Amino acid sequence: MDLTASPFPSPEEKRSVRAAKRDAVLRAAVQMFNARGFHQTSLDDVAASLGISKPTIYHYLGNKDQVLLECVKIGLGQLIAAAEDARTRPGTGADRLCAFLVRYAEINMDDFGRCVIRTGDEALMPESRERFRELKRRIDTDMRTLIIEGIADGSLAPCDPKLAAFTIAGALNWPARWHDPAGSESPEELARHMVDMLCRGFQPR
Amino acid sequence: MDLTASPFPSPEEKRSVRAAKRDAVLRAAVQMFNARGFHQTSLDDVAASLGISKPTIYHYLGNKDQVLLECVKIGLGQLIAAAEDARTRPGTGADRLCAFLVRYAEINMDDFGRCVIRTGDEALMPESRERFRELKRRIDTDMRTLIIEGIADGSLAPCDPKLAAFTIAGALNWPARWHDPAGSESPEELARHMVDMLCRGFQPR
DNA sequence: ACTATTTTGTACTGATGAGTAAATTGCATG
DNA sequence: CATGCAATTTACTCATCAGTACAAAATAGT
Repeated sequence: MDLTASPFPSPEEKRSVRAAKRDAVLRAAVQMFNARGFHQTSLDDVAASLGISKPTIYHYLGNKDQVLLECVKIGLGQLIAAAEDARTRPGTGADRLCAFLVRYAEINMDDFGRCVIRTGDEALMPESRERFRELKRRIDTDMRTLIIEGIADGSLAPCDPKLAAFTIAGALNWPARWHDPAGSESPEELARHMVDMLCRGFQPR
Repeated sequence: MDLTASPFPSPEEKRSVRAAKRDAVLRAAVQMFNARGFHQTSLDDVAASLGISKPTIYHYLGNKDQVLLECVKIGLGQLIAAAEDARTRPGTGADRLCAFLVRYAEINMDDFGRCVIRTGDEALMPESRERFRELKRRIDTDMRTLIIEGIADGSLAPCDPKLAAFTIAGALNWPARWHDPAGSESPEELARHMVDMLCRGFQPR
């Protein structure tokens, strides 16, 4: 706890304290979802891991579906930010795509990104599922756009952008399943290495 | 129904009838698991889809965990068979690897293969999970072996076999999530196309 | 101090669904 | 015919867990 803080919080601080608590709930939840799976995790478990009780979670988040939705929204938000960032970079289309992909892979090894990949949309309720799909579509569109630009400027080999996007995404999503965050391999290196492989291909040149 | 069959089945026939019923249960189950997710599918639902009752399922399979385990075992069996088949082929290491990969991708768009990918091991009970992991490890080993052989004979570019296997597997697993079996794209073509992309890479040559 | 609002906890409800007990039918065989 | 086994059903039990009602602190505003 921060002992330098005034015991008389301003409205501003209060809002941020509330937000911090909400975030703490989401972080605890996402870690448990990733470790044990959404359906194997009860909100009682999540609450217990924070030393609070279930209704407190319901005070900050409406229901379990929303807890999951917020988690994946954070992950997807990071991905969308990465796409925005890549879009405004200098260099060839291939350069921009690779920059995006490295970041994309890194995010997928992070708490919220992992949750995005590991969450099958069947887990969400219909409206949340629609929102989830919508955001994922957006990432996919962004990735395809970068591919198309790369092909256009000749920095990428011509190919079907849709299939290329699925192939690349699949390869870079998979670490969400196998990468051990506690392991020795750094996500950054891993991400770079994988993107490199995808660019070069497996045939000798 | 087959009206030419004798109404006095031999022990042989009886065994095969029993096996056929068991298979029908597994097929109905796997399709529902794939469509709605394991946890969203009750065995009552599966039974209803076959016009039978839940205890009948329990007559053929011990419990829900085993139903899922049998499903993934079938999918993994197909993959292992594909690896065996590829291993005994003529051609370079790259040829054998590609043959395996195409088949691998196809299987992942099929009922039982899709289930293998979509099933997080958290869904299974500890012992089944161990069995599941063991079989998946075997596929991984086989894939790595093919990669190593390809590098050895110069038909593949040198690379880290472990990372290559994860990258390739990720790319070819992903269709289990996005490919629509009812859609117009044929799994065979798709598989070939994806493997081709992975071999060539995205950089122009 | 007094009231309203926010935060948090205790103790419930209610639904869902895995798994089972026991009865039923059919067939096979001594 | 009696006995036993396989297949199948109806009608349960029982545990889990999402979600809620309501009370009790804490906090803020007046």
